[in-house]
Amino acid sequence: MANIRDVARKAGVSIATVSATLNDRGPVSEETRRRVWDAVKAVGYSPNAVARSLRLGKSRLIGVVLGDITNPFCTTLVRVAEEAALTADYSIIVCNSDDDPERELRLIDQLRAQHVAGILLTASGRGPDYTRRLERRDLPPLVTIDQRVEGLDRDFVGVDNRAAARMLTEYLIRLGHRRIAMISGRKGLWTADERIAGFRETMQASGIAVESALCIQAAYRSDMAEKAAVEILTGTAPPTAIIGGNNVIALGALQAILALGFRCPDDISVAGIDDVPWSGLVRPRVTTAAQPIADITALAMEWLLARIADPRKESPPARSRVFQPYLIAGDSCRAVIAHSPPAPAVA
Amino acid sequence: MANIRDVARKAGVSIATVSATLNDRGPVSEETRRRVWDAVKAVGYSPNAVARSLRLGKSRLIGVVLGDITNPFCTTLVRVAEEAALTADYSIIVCNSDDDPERELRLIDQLRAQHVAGILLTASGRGPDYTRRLERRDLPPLVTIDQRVEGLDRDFVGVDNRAAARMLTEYLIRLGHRRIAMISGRKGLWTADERIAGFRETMQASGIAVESALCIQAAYRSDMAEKAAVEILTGTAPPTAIIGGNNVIALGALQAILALGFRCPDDISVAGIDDVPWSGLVRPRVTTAAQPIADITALAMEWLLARIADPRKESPPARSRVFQPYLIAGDSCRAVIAHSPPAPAVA
DNA sequence: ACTGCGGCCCGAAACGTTTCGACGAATTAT
DNA sequence: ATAATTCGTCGAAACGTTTCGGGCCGCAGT
Repeated sequence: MANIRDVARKAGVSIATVSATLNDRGPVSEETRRRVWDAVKAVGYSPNAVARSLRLGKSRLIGVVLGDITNPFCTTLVRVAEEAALTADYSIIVCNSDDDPERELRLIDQLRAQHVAGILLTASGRGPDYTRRLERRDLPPLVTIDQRVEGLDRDFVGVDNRAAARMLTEYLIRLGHRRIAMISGRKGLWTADERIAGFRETMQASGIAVESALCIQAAYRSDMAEKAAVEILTGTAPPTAIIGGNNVIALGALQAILALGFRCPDDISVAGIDDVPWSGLVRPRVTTAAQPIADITALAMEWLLARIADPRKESPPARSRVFQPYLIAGDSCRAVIAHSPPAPAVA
Repeated sequence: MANIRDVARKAGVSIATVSATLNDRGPVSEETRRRVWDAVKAVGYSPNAVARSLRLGKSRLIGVVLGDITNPFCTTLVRVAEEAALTADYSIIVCNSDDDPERELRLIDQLRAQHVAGILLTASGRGPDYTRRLERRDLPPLVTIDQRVEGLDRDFVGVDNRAAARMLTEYLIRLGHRRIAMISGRKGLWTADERIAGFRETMQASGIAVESALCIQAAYRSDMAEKAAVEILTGTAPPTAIIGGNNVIALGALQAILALGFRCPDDISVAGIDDVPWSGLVRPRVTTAAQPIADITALAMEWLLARIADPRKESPPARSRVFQPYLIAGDSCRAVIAHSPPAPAVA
């Protein structure tokens, strides 16, 4: 593969001059410039990014570490991130952490070894040890997205998860529901915990006791959710509504409901956080507290790129921006009169 | 960040010895080995992947170039590919080509500049010029997946797209449909063309003429599909069934049908290629010709990794493996008697 | 006419690895 | 006892860039 040296030889100049020409650095005469570019075309030169990275101590790669890339939330995140990266002339490396902090930290180490310019992270861990490992001074600029790490001195962009849960819980309570179940992600996952907290908060504020059997933290996975939902629904006192801590969970729960022969929303109402893919076609259309993923990702990338561009040491202190979720009412929730299951639908 | 030199100094040996120790190359005494490892821990050393890549002329990165990463087909592809890569100690770089050959070739160039070890590609182009640019000798091992390039001397793993289209077309014909429309991806996209061809073939074999107004090549995008479907449905002689060249298209068409106030399958039947995400919840459940994505991807990665591992020049000649699609019958297709729309459902 | 100064270009060092050839010491063969 | 061999280790070159300091030339200022 053609070298910068080959170009220099062909053009009859030094490699320093070639480099200067290619990077528009230093004074190079018009004549020389032309000769260099001709030589570049002639030998089919394209710069070796690896060598450049080594010299510069920086690559033009951005690492994106996600919990689960098959989750629609993550795919649009990736899409937007890649778009933003590309316009700034970066490429992105995508990694799956499976929401496992150990695996996640390993991946981050790998990315650091690759000398990525920055990292976008949905953090899956917590605790002082974990936090310390994300604050290492030898890590590239890193902004956390979606999953916050309390006490971590890094940028964060995400959504008000308690508000999202509160929104749905209030919505259901207003519809007359009292026995409301919630299935969320793994304990220790920030969004999962927050959403559960928002749920409990709201229930308590309304003077409704939360039964522990109806408040489950499993995982952001449809099979887990389905299992949990089946357990709940076949229990002694099934709920009249289920909140999914996640789009995947909501759909899993819905699947369980239908599989058990219940009807939704007639027998059981369902709501979820995060918008659902093809929401227009899933029947019933599930009511969700959606997040502005594109905005969130765009801002996170903006901050990340700014930190990357800034030569000074992490100049601005860690910022954080919390977007508000918004309710998308579907027809998966129905009003409940007293304790009798069937009731008229509600807009 | 700690150097190999730092380790050497700390351990009181040369850097050559450190390197030999870390890579289990050459004879190193047990004593020295221990000292080196201790030093590694002590200074917190982790090797610089960039420098290694430069020296070796190879990185441990695999590039994955996809048409549209938000397409569920692609996400599971990425998932499986990442899994396979990781167990072989590689990471993957994901790029979106938007099914644009120019952009795709640019991305491939970037990946080459990054010295990726190999490339997994859903090829979006065709023609001698395009083919030549994918056959450049200075490209890393490359296997094409899903989208084939006719005449390209590279490995390919995918599915029999004509068979997929044939399968659905025959299915609909057997249900009594005669006026069948098909909406597929962009002209020039291999899968799109093949699927259209399979459709035409089958129609002709059954002695049914294909109206050009009912055979549209738009793009693998839901909005495009929806528009095309609306056009077809509001035309002078709407079809009784629509085949989507893609899961996304099928869902887009379905959305259009419902939006126009038609019912599916009562008024219009729908079928699509590729499995649909959350297929269990989309109502009606759309009948699809699905592909074994995981198997396809796993094989493609196996071949790619084999080529990467093989030091000889592209040793085995280009192989190609075509999987068979399989029908998943939903309830989005209904039998048609003569030309009267409503008819009894069919299992 | 000599100094000073810009403009243009170049040589060489450095980034952090891997690897080849060589070298001293210890062991074995002659 | 000496030569040959092996073992453990090391120095140095190389991968392809970027960049710093300096050199050469011609032109303006004194």
